[in-house]
Amino acid sequence: MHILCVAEKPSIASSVARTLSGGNSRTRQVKGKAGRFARNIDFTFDFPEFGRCDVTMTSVAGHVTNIDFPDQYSWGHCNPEALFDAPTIIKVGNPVIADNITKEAQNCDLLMIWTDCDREGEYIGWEIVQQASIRNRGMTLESAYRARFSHLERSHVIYAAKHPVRLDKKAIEAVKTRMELDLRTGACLTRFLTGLFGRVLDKGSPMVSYGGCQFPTLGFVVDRYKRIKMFKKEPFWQISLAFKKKQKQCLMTWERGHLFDRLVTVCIYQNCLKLEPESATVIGVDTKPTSNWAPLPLTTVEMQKDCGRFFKLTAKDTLSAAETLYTKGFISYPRTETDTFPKAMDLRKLVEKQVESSKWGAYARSLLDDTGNFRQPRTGKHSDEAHPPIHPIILAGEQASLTSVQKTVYEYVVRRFLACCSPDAKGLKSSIRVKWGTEVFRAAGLVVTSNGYLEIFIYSKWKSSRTSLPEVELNERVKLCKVLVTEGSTEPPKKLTETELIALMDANGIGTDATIAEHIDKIKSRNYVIMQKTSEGRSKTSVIVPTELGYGLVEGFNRLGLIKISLTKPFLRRMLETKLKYICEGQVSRKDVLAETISLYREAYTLMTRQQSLLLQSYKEAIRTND
DNA sequence: GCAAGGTC
Repeated sequence: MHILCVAEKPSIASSVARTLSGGNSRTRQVKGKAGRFARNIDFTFDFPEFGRCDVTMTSVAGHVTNIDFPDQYSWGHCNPEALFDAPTIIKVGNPVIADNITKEAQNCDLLMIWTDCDREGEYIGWEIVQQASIRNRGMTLESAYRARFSHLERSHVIYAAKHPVRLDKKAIEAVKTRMELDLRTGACLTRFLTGLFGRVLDKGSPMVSYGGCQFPTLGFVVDRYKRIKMFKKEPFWQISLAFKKKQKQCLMTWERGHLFDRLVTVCIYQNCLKLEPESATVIGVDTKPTSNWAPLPLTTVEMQKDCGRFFKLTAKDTLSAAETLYTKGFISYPRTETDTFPKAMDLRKLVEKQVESSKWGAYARSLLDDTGNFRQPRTGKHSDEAHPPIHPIILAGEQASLTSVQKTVYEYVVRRFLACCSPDAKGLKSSIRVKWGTEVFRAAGLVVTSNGYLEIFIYSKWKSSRTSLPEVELNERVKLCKVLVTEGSTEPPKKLTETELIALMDANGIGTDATIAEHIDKIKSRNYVIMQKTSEGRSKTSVIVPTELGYGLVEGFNRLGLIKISLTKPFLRRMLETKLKYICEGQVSRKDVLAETISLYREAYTLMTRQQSLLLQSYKEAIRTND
C-alpha cells in the first residue's frame, strides 16, 4: 500500500516525515522555480490499519486555489450589483504545487491530510483532495484520511498518524461561505466606491476599496480621532496633603480623587482646616507581598504589540522578520494564537540551546543549574489547535546573517521565552491612609525584593518607589506640612498607537493572527490613514490618524442610515464569525448564511447608490474642516 | 485593478 500524506506547509511535512520515518527517508525536490519550497519525501511507516506502507510526504503552501468571477464579470464589464449573485469560479494559485499533488496521487492508494487543525486547514484539505482526484478517481472526500495534531512532539505525531479521522465537511462549508461572501461584498463595494470617488480624487490615487476587515479597522482609527476632536476640557479641583516625619515628606492623594465643583471642594477644605488645623491621624498602615507575574507563552498578536511598544516596529515588519527567522530555523512557527506549551514539550532543552549566547547565556545557565530557577510557564486560555507558542529553536549567534530588525525580534523572542520560564518578580506593597477632618488620604509605595523574570525581560520596568514611605503607626498623629486646594483638568484620550489598534482588532475578532498586520497595512496603502510622529509624554511615538478620505468614508457610511448594522463597526464581522461557527456545528446551512448576509449588503448597496452625493459630501466636508 | 484567508 502506498499512502500520500500532504501537509499545509513544507516545514510541517519535513518534521512529520522526520518523526515517522525515523530518519530513514529519501527526498525528491519538486521541479520548477515555483515549487522550490515543496519536497516529496519517501519512507515507510507501520500503520495499525494498513500495515507496513510506502509513504510519500509532501505539502502545499497554504490555499491551493482561490475564488474569483468569470471573465464576463470582470471590472467594468458588469454592474457591481451583479456580483451579489454572479457565478464564481475556482482558480489554481500555484500550478507547480497543485500539479505535484495530482502527479503524486496518481501512484497512491490512500490520501492522508496533514493540514493545520483549524477551519482553514479543513478547507485546504478539501482543496488537496480535489487536486488528488484529477488523475486518481479513488481519491475522494469520503476516502481521504485526516491526521489530527496540534503540535509536533514525537509521540503526538505518531498517535495522529495511527488514529486518523475524516475531514470535517461542515468546516469546509463554513470556509466556502466566508470566501464567497468576502469576494462578493468586497468586489461589489470596491468597484462602486472606486467609481464614485474617482470623480473627486486626483488621478493616480489608490483605489477606494471596501473589505469586511479593512473597514472596521479604519473605523477604530476614526473613532479614536473623533473622540479626541470632540473632547472638551473640564476643570476639576482636589485637595493635596503632605505630612512630615523625621525629615521625610509624604505626599498623599485624596480618596475622592477630584471634584468638578470648586466651591464644594473649598468648603470641604475649610471645614477640615477648622477641625484639624495642624495634624492628621493615621488610620491604616499596611505592607503586603505582591507579585509581578512572568509573561505568558508568546502569541503572534502579543509579539506584534510588544515589538510595536518596545522597538517601534510595525506589525507587518515584526511578522516579516519573524517569518525569516522561522524559515532560517531560528524560531518556531510565528503565526499562533496558542499561549500554553504542550505538557510533553521539553522546555529545558530549548533553554539549554541558549547557554552559549554571550548576551543571555549566563541567564539561561542560571535557569538550568541547581538553584532551581526554572519554572514551568503559566498556561493561558487560548489555543488555535495548530501551533505551539512562539519560541526559539536554536541559538542565532552574533555572526548569523540577520538584519538588525531580525536580530531585534530574535532577541525579543528569546528573552520572552526565557522570561516565561522564570520566577515571578516579587515585592512589598505598602500603603498609608490618614484621616484629616472628614476626609481620607492615601499614599502607596513599592519595594521590589526579587527581580525574577525582569532580569532577562529588560523591556519591562517594575521598580521600587523613588522614596520609601515613612514609618508610622496606627492612630499616630502626624504633622501636616502642606494642605491646599489645587486645580487640574481632564485630559483628552491619547492618539491611537498601532499597538492599541492591534489589541482592538484582536479583541473584536477583526482578522486573524496572520492577517491583522495586512489589514493595517492595507488601510495605509489605500490612503485611509497615515502614521504621525508625536512626542506625547516622554518618548516619541508613532500614532495612526485618519486622512480626509478615511474620515470622510466612515462619516459618509455612518450617515447612510443603515438601520440594521454598521459597516464601519466590528459587529458585522463578529456576527459572520458566529454564523460560520453555527455552520460548523450544523445549526445553520451555508445557503441561509449566504442569503442573510447578501440581503444585508444589498440593502447597504441600494442606500449607497441612492445617496452618492452624501458619501462624497462627507469627504468634501472633511477637507474643508482641515483647511 | 476588487476581499480575506492560507503560505514562501
